[in-house]
Amino acid sequence: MAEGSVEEDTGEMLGPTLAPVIHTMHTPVPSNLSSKDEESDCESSVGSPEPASLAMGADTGTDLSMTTRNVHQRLEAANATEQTVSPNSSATAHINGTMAGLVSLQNLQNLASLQNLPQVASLAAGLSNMANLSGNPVVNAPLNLSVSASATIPRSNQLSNMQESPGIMTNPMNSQPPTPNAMQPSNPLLTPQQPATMPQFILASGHLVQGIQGAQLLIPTSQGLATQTILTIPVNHVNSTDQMVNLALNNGQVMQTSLANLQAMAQTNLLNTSNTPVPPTSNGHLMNPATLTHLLSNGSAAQQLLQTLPQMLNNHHSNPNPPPIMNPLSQPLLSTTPTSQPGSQLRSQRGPSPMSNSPISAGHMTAGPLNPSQMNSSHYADSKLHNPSMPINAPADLMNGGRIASNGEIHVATSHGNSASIMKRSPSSLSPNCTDSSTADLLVDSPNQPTINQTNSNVVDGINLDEIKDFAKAFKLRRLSLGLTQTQVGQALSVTEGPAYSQSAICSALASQMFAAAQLSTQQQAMFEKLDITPKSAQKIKPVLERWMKEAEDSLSRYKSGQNHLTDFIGMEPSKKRKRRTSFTPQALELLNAHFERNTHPSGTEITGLAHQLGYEREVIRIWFCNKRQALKNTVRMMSKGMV
Amino acid sequence: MAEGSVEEDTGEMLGPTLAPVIHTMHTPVPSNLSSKDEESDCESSVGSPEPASLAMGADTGTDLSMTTRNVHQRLEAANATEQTVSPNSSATAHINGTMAGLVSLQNLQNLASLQNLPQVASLAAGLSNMANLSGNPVVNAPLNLSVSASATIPRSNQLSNMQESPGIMTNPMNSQPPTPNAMQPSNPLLTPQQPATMPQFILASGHLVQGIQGAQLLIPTSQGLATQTILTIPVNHVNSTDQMVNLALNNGQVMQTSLANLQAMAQTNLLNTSNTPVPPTSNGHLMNPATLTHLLSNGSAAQQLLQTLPQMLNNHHSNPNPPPIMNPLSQPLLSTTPTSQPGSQLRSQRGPSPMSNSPISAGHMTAGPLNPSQMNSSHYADSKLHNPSMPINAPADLMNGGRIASNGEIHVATSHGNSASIMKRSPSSLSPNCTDSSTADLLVDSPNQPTINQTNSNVVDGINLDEIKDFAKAFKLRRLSLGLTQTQVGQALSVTEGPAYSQSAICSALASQMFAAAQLSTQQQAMFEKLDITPKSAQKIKPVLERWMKEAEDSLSRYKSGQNHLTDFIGMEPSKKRKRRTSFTPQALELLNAHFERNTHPSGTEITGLAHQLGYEREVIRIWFCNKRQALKNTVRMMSKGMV
DNA sequence: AGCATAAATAATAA
DNA sequence: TTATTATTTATGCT
Repeated sequence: MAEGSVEEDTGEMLGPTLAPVIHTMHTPVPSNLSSKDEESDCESSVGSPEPASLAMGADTGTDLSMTTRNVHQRLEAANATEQTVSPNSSATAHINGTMAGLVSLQNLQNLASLQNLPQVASLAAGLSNMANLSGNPVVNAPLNLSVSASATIPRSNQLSNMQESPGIMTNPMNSQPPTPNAMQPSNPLLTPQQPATMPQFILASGHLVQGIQGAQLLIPTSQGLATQTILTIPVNHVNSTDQMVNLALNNGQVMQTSLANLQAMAQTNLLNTSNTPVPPTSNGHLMNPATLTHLLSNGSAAQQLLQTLPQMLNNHHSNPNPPPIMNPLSQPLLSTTPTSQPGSQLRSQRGPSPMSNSPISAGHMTAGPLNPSQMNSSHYADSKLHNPSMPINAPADLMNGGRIASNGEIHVATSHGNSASIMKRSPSSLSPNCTDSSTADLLVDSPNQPTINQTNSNVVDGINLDEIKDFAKAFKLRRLSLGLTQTQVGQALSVTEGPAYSQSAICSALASQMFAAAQLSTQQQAMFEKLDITPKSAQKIKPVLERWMKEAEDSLSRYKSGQNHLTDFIGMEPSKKRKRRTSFTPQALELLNAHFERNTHPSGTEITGLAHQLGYEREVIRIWFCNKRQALKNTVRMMSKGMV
Repeated sequence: MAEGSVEEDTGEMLGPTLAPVIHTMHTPVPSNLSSKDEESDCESSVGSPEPASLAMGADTGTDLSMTTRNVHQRLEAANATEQTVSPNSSATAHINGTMAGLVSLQNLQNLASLQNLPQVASLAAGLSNMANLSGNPVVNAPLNLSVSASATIPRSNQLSNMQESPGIMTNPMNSQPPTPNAMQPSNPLLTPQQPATMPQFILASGHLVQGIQGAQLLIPTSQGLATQTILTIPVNHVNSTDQMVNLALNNGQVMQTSLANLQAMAQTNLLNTSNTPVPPTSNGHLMNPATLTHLLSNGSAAQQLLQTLPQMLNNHHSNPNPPPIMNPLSQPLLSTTPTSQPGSQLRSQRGPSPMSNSPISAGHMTAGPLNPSQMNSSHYADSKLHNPSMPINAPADLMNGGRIASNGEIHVATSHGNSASIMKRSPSSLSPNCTDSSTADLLVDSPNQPTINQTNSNVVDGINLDEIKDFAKAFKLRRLSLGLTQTQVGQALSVTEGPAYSQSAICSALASQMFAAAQLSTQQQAMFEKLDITPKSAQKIKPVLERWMKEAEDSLSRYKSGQNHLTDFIGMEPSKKRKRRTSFTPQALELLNAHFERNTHPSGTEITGLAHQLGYEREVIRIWFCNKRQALKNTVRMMSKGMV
């Protein structure tokens, strides 16, 4: 992404300046939503709004589609200040988690697709609201998707997160008129502090927590391509323009309702589930990554997972160091930025040696991060992150620098010595206090800032590398456990945080670096120094990712605990799921094969031409060639090896 | 490739003139390699030359890659005169088939990748040598990639194909100093006769057989576009500059050795495999296409296939008409042109009706050669081709016209009545004597000669059509079995034979013709008449194609037998457009990462050094660093954000 | 029930 | 930032 570009600049610039604004946003009770309950979310609605800022990412634009995944965007902790964080947060988190779980995949996709569409953005916002709602007391009650058109029901504070009409951003807290551009691509950097961007609000939701998670609805927006955009629809009722949305049920059915209805529903749910403080224990926990992954991978596994999670979570609790682990999101917000350094150092100190131990293997690993074995090993990270015992939020703190010192995540990073041995680590290895480096003020850095050393010596001093490595690992594990794809995460982040988070970026940032770090071990510092990256930038990213991840996870867990399987409604599979397998006619295949023989790598123009000629979508044709090449390659490979 | 450019001109001009030269090349025992064993390649090198005429198609130039397909191109029977076809051919074919199968995909890819790197080319060459070696008696022995630097070992004649250092083209046979430009894009047409161009030598290898086939090396020549040219590298040892090449083992490891070593290895292998006449039955046979396809489709199936084939082959032998079937290539050369008519007519006579029966289906078939059903049906062709009963080689003969009448292959083409009903035909349907038309003298015809009728009435008189059709089918099947695309074949041929063999030429000549023929049935003549190809051209091309294919197959079989998976080495596609994505070996990555850790911004000198050391292009290395830095930056960025 | 392959994700070269 | 390559998943058919 354009790094510094707009986002960073604004972020940095605004950071301080905007802070006040943000405050405003947060503080106000949502006009539409009454922010009554708080507990679940303590995060209450974050006023995140500012569509523009939220839009950030602009759209990378591609959409994702697919599987079961939950993604929560939780950019920055930003301003928690005004809001009161309640202990209940755990419950909230719980709910959110659940919800998120349901929603995720599709949500992400939706988000991605939405990017370009303002409406989508709003939807996303709305969804996030719903998610937030889940955090409310009445959590346990299953959400009824049956829509009844109660536009707004401010039962709980959680409702504070409003769904905004596409064009309209309404932050319950924030009375400011929403900017229609929630999705704007141009606003890459949404610093939490920036008042205007939607993402921020969402972040703000940091404490809102439910934000995205609520029930995510997939709203297919067809944009350029035959894309289906999935949106998570926020519970809020909005001031808003009531829009019709399609809800994709997991059963494959699609419902259409207005946003208002959805919001109402969401609210209702919130009340049911959120109001009654869900036992924290059940909420915030993470499942064993391995398990999760497993479950997630299988569509049907979801159910099992949900049922299983609680236990798993409990078990995790019992794990050593549970309390220390903080919710990344909340933590940072709560307490603080500065603290991070110490933590980071801790890691870094450890990190180097472990890393160095298996540089080569690590390198190989990088190639195949997803290996089951690897995944499993990574769980430790997850467990750490989700430690239930942690106080969830510190809304007030969020308002500080505008950036939440994310934190929990730090855990992950922190806890492990060198993440290099992802597979190797055990949960017990977690470091109780993981105050990581992340503390640095997010807003502070500007793009292209000087060396890492400057900002945080620790970062440079190998510590960062380790952290990075650990973080990358943990992040990946968590991501996977949620069933999210890089693309989804990227899209989600782009929506909330701005366009900088592309699939590639995430991949390279996490995977590549991870490995690099592993390999570098001690020389890390040198690397960093040479790198263009400013420490601040690095610091900023991590918290964002962690926050986001945590939210997603919390949502999932909540959802689960709630037992309400919104799943059906929610996006688990949202709308589209997998594209229907195309069946090519013999004639079409004939032509395609002829082309393929002539040219295995047709140009875009050629592909388009073929698509048009044959009456298939361009993408279908493109993929056909991809697969054909792959098949040829495989064939050759086999031939060469085995035949005779 | 640049077609005409240097090569063509020379080619054509030289054609007649050079002929002697070529002979020379062929006849002489490879300086490096001793052309002792012959058996594997009875086909000896065919001298086919006249690139220009052959070229026909010019090059469409795109590449393809993909799946399982067998395509036999069997253009024209052209000249069988000089060469003696030995019955053994079947055995040879068998072997070839196997080898070919193994190599294809990867080969193609490798080639593609190699394009830019001279070294690669050399590797490819080395590989081809290796592959070639497999054809040798001691075939069964697994090839040891472990390189020992024996530069040249002329044990067997087969070795005649020298590996040439990238820049150097050395034909074993040909004492002439190799031209350094083996890879040169500009030398598209390398007529066999042309002394200077590598390709020609390679062709010359025709009788060398191993030449191209041995191991096919893809020599990526980047031309205008980011084209990768695939070259089959001849086994020969060369005068050559010894170059270092990286061998990618299937196990993922990469070896680096000099070409000389590779050659030596190849030779050794040849000796092992080739020297001891492998029982023809096991060697030359083809598997039932259906079976093959099946096996191929499944990666694991390969092994089974290998084991199964022998039996299959044997069974085929028992099939009716086994003996008659001749290797298309060798046949023409060997015995004769004229004879072809009868055979062809037989087929044609039958053919039409069968063809007409299912024109449409045939059409479909063409489109999806890979379809299992189709593949299955096609087996007849293979079985025919590989008739085990045939005497495998006529080493001595090879030296003759310089072209080996390869042999077994003819079977395929000839044996079947109309190949049109590929699916329908049963082995029994094979016609016993298939003397094809191919005999005509390759050198003779000039491009754009008038109708087929003119040159050879017989050719015209349906006979040729049948043959062509059969040949086309057989060739296609074989081509597909190797996983090669027409483009690839064209590129490979352009390198070895000169620029005349464009994908389109091949396509039109083979595939198109084939299909057309099938559909035309009776109207075949009309089709042919309409074709741009002159009978002579067709005749010329056919042998060339057969030779090439045989070599490729032999290489593959050898390779396979050797167990050495050259695959990795071989490249694949050409295309232009974007440069082909480079695939770094783990070793290379290790080294690169080590450097990166040390210095993220290596100097130009360092980059050059690394490139040289690793055998990649400098630019590739440079870019790697760019990407690596970017990845690191991204990582850091993300970390920073997400971190606590 | 298994296979062929379209669709989708992850990694990474260009 | 794009696009291509590798892998993986899972659908549609037989």
